[in-house]
Amino acid sequence: MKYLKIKEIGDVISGSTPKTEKKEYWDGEINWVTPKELGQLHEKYLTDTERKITEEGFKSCSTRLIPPGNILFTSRAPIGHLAINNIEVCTNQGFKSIILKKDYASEYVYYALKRSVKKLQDLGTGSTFKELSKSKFEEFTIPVPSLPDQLHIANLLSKAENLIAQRKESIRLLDEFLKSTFLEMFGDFTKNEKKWDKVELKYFGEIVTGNTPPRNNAENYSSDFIEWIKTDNIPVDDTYITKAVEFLSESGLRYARTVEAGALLVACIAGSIQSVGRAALTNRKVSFNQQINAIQPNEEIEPLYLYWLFKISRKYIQDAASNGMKKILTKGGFEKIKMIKPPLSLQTQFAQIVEKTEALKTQYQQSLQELENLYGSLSQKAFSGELTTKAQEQKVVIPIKQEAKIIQTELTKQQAFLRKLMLASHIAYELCEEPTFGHTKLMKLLYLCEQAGGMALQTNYKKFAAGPFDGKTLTLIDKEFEKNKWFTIEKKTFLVNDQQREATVYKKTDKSLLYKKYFNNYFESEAKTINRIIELFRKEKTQTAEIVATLYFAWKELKAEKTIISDNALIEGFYKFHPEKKKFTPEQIMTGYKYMQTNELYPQSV
DNA sequence: AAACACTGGTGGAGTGGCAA
DNA sequence: TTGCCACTCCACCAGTGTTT
Repeated sequence: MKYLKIKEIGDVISGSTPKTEKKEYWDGEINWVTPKELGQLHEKYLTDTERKITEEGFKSCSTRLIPPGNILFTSRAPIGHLAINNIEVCTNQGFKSIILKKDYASEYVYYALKRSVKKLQDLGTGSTFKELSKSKFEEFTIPVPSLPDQLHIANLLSKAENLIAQRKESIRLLDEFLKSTFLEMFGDFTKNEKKWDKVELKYFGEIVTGNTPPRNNAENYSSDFIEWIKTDNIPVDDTYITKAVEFLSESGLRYARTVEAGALLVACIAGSIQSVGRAALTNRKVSFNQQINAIQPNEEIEPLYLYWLFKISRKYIQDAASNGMKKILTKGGFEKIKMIKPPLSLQTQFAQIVEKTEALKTQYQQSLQELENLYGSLSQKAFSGELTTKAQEQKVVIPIKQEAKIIQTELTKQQAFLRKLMLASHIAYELCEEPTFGHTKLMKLLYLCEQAGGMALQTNYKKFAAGPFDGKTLTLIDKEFEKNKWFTIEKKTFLVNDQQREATVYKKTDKSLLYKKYFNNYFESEAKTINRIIELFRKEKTQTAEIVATLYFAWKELKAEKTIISDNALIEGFYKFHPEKKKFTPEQIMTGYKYMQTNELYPQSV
């Protein structure tokens, strides 16, 4: 591993801005980028620019074209935004871009610089604005291994980075989920389709406006007796207020207004209308300033419901604000805002969903934290030269794979199929010597394993006569079995009630066990569930598997519709599944139902 | 290339008038 | 006397363009 100066790996170039008052310089064909735009970029690559300049504009100033595949790095306002340009682009004067020599991979340099952003910021000079000079940037050194190792490191880091991005997306989706659950339960409240009571906010609880105890008496602020909340402490995304920066003393508290835990603090005076209506709950007693109105809910209001009500109707709340230089939601106006007030029991139900989702979110955030730590240590290793040999590569790859398991929803189709194939191999390997085992049982068990194991293998189960069935997958699985010689497949025909039926018989080969390694790798955490299901159905008739799988499907549908699970609802769902299902009696279905209950094999709650 | 200047946004807090 | 309201000023900061 060598250490090279930036100027040794490429040419550092600056940019410039064509005169903005000259119209003929703007709206041309040449991409032109500013630091602000790079800051808003949420990925590694720049693929377009907001502003374009003309050929004339380009010639009028000293900006230069950077060919695709190089590094854009901002040297001021602020220092440290970076990207790889996928397009030909020029920049304003806030950049020190690098046009790389051929032995250096842009992706690698990207990650190396990203890791050094803090150091580079510290190299900045100037009083009004920190700015990184060209010479300092050129002299800055980064570790540089051989080109293959550069690519290898960039590849690893980008994998880790993708996992982080996916995890963040999952967290965002949880919020989406809550939003849609709210709308589903309470409807679009501006239309009030569900005809709830719609009452003024003052009937939701006590409305309290905050204040600032006299500043000229230092004693009011002389000790940390109680937190004094400002609008800064009301986060955009979190449910609860953050820790206050300023505190009031006991004497300060005498002049102040307070609320208890469970109150909603709402920003009512703000610099811009966007901030008006921002709200968060308290989980402790606090005081707060006059920019904030609080609602201390009465016994008919669930705080979490109130929080989401505000979150969803932000725009409606903002409309109630006055139109002065500052947008103000006055106490009087605030109290008069009309909001829907559904029965407490429904609010509580919603609050429970919120709590569960939040718990999941906490888990996700922890996993995100772990991924970020992983990225940190990976990047630390990469740039200290520990990742350049094959041996160490494996050490690092393993944790990524384990983490990847958490994010099964993001499997590609091909990955999903591969997993399914391994699962099918395992089931077939275990059961192929049983006389009852064939196509139908394989499919039913695949279905049940996928469901009970909570795997998202993207199988497209449809309602077929014999239960949940995905014919395409089954054909593909058979094909792979034969191609790899993992199993031989024979068709046997026989007569049932004068009807010709076909049965599929799988037979092991000496290559059958080859699947095992993959299976163990993919289903480490689900293996227990899978084997339990296999043993459960080993000696059962295909018919039992069929009934259970169909019931499972119907059960899941009922849950999705939020219908209460009852004997009748299940039987009805079962028959609705397919006309052929009439061949089973309600007694048989109920036996299946009992079987599922005793064996704890049914859709679990969200 | 570096320093400087301008624009515009944002949040915090004080003030005076008014009404209960 | 107290609380409310509308407004104003202040401090600070990010971002950008121009001048030295």
